[in-house]
Amino acid sequence: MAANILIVEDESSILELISLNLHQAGFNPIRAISAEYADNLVKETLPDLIVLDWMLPGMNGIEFAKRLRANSTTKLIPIIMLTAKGDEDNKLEGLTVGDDYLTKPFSPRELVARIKALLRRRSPELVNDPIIVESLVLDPSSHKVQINNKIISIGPTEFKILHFFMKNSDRVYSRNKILDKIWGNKSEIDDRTVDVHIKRLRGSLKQSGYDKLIQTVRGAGYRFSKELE
Amino acid sequence: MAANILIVEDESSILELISLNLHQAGFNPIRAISAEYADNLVKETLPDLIVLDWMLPGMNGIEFAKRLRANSTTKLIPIIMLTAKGDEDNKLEGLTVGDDYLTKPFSPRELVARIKALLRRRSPELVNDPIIVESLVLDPSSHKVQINNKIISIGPTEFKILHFFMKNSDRVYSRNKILDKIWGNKSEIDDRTVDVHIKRLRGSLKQSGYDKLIQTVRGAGYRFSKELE
DNA sequence: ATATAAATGTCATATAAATGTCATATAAAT
DNA sequence: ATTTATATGACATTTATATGACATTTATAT
Repeated sequence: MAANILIVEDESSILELISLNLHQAGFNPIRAISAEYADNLVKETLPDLIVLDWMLPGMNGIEFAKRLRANSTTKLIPIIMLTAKGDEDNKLEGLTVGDDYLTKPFSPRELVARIKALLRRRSPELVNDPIIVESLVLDPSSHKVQINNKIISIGPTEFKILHFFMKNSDRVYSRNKILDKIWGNKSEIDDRTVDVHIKRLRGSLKQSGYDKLIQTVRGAGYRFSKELE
Repeated sequence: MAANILIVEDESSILELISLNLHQAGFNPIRAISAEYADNLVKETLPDLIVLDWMLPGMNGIEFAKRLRANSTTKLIPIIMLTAKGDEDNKLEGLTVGDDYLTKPFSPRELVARIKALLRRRSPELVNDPIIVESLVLDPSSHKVQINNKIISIGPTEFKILHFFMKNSDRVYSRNKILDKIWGNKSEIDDRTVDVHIKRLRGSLKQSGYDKLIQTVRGAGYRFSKELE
C-alpha cells in the first residue's frame, strides 16, 4: 500500500510537478494549495509525510509546521520543508521545525530521495527498497535485477512482471489480472502474450534456477513463490 | 471477488483519499457524499461494509446508521464510524451504533486494517483466508494445499472440490449437487465422474491419512468431516 | 534523420496435464 | 446369495501451457 504524501504548495505548476513525480515514484500525492486547506485535510486523515512550502499565502509553512508539532496526533509526521534560495538564514529554523529541507529550485529526484530516506526511518515498508529473495535482488529505483551479485539483463515488461510478482508473492494471478496490472486495464492484448513474457522471464532466471520461483498454476494463472511444490 | 465498501463522507478530497487507499488494498470502493445519496446506493448495491462519517450535512451519520440497523436487509452490514476528535462523549454512542469507530484524524492504513478485521469477523468468505483443518491447509489466494507444511500437488478440479468441501464441511452433498457446484449447473456430465475425482482427491491426501476426511455416504453422496464414523 | 538494436505481440506447433468414460473389482445392504 | 452402490485402473480425448519463429513496433545510438 502506497504512502500518502501531503504536498502543501501555492504555486500550482510546482504542486503538479511534485505530485506527478511522487506518483511516478509510487506514492499517493495529496495536494493542498494553502496551509489552511492542508490543516483541514490533516484534521481528517493523517498523511505519512508532508512536503511543505516555506512561503505560503495566509498561514506560512513554518507556522503550520509548528502547529503540527504541537498536536500529539500529528507531531510525529515527517515534514520536508521547501525553502526559497534567498532564505539561507532561515534554513536553520526550517531544519529545526521540519525533519529535512530542500532549497528551490530542487530536482524532483532529490525530493523523492529525501522522502524515501525519511519514510524509511519511520515506516520502512512504504519505501521502494530493493526486494530480496535469497540471492535474487530486484532494485526498483535502479531498475536492476541481480542474481548472486551479478546483474542479469531483462526486458522492461519482464522487469515489471518480476517486480509485481516479488511485491505480491504467494498469490495466484490470472493472465487477465496480470494484463491489467502490467499493461493497464485498457489493454486489448491477447491472454497468451502473458505466457510468452513469463517464458522470457523464466529464461532470464534460468541460469540460476530461480525460474522455479515463477510457478504455473494450471487453470488459474501464475504465482511467484519461494515454496516449491 | 472484492468486497464492496461504501464510503459516506461529505468532504470530497477525503472521500477520494479513502477511496484510493481502499482500492489499493484490493477493495471496491463506492462513494457517497451524503447519507441521502448513500441510502439509495445501499439499496442498489448492498455493500459488504460501510465507512460512515459522523458529521454529515442533512441526515447525520448516526441517524443513517440507525436507519440501516432498523432495516432487516441492511441491519447486518458492518459499519465503521468516523468521529471528530472533540466528540469524545459521543464515542460510546458511535460504538454502540456502529461496529467500530475511528477518531479523526486517522491514518488510511489504520482504516484498512480495521476494515479487514471487521470483514474477517462478519463475512469470512470475502477474505479468502486459508482454511485449516488440523495440519491440512488450503490457501485459496495462493492456490496451494499443504499438509504438515509440505505442499501437495493437486489438479484444478480436485482443488475446487476440496475447497468446496472445506468451506462446507460436515454436510453430505449428492453427486449432482457437487456437479452443480463444481462444474456449473449446465453440466451434462455423468454422476460417476464425481467418484473418479473423489478418488483422485483421496489419492492426493492419502499419504497423510487425510483421505479419511472425505467420507462416502452410501446412497447420499460425499461428506467432508473431521469426525470419523 | 537514419541506422541499429531491442522489445513486443501474435501465431503455429509441441508438449504436458487434466478430463471424462468405461469396464471391472470391491464392498455394503438386503 | 443376490442385488446395489461405490472404488479403481486404464485409456482416448480434450484442454492448457510452453516454446520457437517472425513481422512489427519502439527505443537508442550515430
